[in-house]
Amino acid sequence: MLNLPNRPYHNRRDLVVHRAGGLHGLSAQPYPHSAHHRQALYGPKQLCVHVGRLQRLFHRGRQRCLSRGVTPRRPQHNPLSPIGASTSYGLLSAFLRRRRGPACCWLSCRDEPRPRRLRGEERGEKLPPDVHDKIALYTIMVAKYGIAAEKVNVVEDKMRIFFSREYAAEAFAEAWDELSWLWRFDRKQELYADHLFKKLQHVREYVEKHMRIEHVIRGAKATVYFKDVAGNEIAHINISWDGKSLHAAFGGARKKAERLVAILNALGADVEAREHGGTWYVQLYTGSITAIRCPELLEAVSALAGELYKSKKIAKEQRGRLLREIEAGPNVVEVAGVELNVNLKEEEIKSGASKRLMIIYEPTSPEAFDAAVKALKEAGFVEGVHFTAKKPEKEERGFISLKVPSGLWKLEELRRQGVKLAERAVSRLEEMAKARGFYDLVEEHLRPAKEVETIDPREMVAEDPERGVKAVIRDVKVEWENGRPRVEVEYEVNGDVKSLSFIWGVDKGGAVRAGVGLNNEKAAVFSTITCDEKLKGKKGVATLTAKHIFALAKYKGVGWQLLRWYAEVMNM
DNA sequence: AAGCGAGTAGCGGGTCTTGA
DNA sequence: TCAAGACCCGCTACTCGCTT
Repeated sequence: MLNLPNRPYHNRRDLVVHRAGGLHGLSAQPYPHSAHHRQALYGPKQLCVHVGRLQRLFHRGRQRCLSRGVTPRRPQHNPLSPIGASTSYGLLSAFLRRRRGPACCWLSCRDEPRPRRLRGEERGEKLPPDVHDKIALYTIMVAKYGIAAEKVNVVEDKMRIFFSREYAAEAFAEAWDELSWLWRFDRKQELYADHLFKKLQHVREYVEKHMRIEHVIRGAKATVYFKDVAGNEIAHINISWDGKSLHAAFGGARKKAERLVAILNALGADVEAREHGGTWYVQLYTGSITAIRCPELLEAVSALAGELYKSKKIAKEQRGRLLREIEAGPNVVEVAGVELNVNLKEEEIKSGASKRLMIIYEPTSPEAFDAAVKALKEAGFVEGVHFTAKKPEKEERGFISLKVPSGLWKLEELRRQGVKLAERAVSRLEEMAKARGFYDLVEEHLRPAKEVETIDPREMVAEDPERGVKAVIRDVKVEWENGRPRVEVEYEVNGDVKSLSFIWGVDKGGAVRAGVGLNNEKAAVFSTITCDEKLKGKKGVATLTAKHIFALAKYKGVGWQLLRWYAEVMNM
């Protein structure tokens, strides 16, 4: 049981939590004070916690404890911690029922773990789903660390959690290191191992399960309704064919438009409500519609496509393209929070057609550009090696493009290291490529990285029966000389252990190459480890090029080093 | 404001040659 | 025996205009 001092209101400190779009804002970075800077750091829809203020608060709390000779101690049992799923649902339902506005909900911290709402229950207006799960998250968060939240206040899109000042300072002073470490770690690994995050997931599921999505087709228009469990309409949107593409639109009161936006965004869209002549509009085009990976909605779209075809509004190919688009989903790969578009470029060249990948993001504002570059760099990508970027300036447009293939290799390398974001990005890319029919291309670019360090070269046998050579590979190693890799191959012939080595370099044209002197024996060894039959039986100097690097990269112990070096020097 | 696809300069991979 | 220059031409990175 927790005894809270009954403090007057002016002693409380509020923690301002801005409307959230993710968990990213909760790192220990200083809180940017200008709204402009804040947007640049977190993006317009991301979560932003008043961290600087929080830190000062903790610091003061810690100082105060120390000056009093009190060691801050871990809070003892708190009836709200760990908060149960039912409690968060209870909280949610209290919030769901409460009116938007300055009315507030009180959380009981004394006698019972259940929240008790004091006001605003019966007014019947609902919060957008993307707001109440964040409230639940923060309630859970403060409860987990034993800090009693006295009041939660939601006004428009700003949420505030009120704490008892001293109590919060003391408790957070102790928990801060762990908390910030945890968040930084989670952000890197995307491991939401902490039960806090699991609960958030539960809350999301709860929201998803309790929203019904239905559609009605009227002529060449489909209306999608979002309903609650009781069947009351929460929001709707009309989808129509504007002659060229699908167009989903809603126009009406601001609150309705905002609620629709909240629902669509919770379903994975990225839309905003805009005002035009007093009416608020929500508009989406084909790409954004199919980006919402919600089966009921996509079903409505494909039903509409069928209807349009029947009434001869669209041709057969158009319907096919539309259905494929629905099937394939968005062409966006998220790498370290940066959404990159993947496009296929086909072109005619002398020797036939060529297909290639373009993975590019074109931010318009310099701030969005900086934030994206920073995120990529933090994830381990090197500018100039794995991605190229140009900052947008005045008239000039900027871009960030993931290099093919070196950027993809880096992604694969991170994936092998078990970095979750890379794992997801690679599988998303493959999934998308399969759905859009260019998997062969993606596979081709990823193959060198996927094959890296998969083969143990030891005990491989190099044979050239024509010239009577038989050698057994003992080891393949890489040594560095002035930043250049020297590959050493140890092999055994008739019981003698011999070795040969060659150094890789870059010529003026920018190509990688290595020269190696051969005799029958060495040629056999080389043609085996590089899988290049042409080298067999060759005498004199053989020039090794990029394809030989890829062959060598398959061997354990040398692969990543060689591939990394190759990617670096290839992109000077 | 961002996405998409087409156009294009020039970089870099491959190969042959030359130099030490 | 190893390293590096020369040169060709396909392909990539970047640009641009139009679309969403």
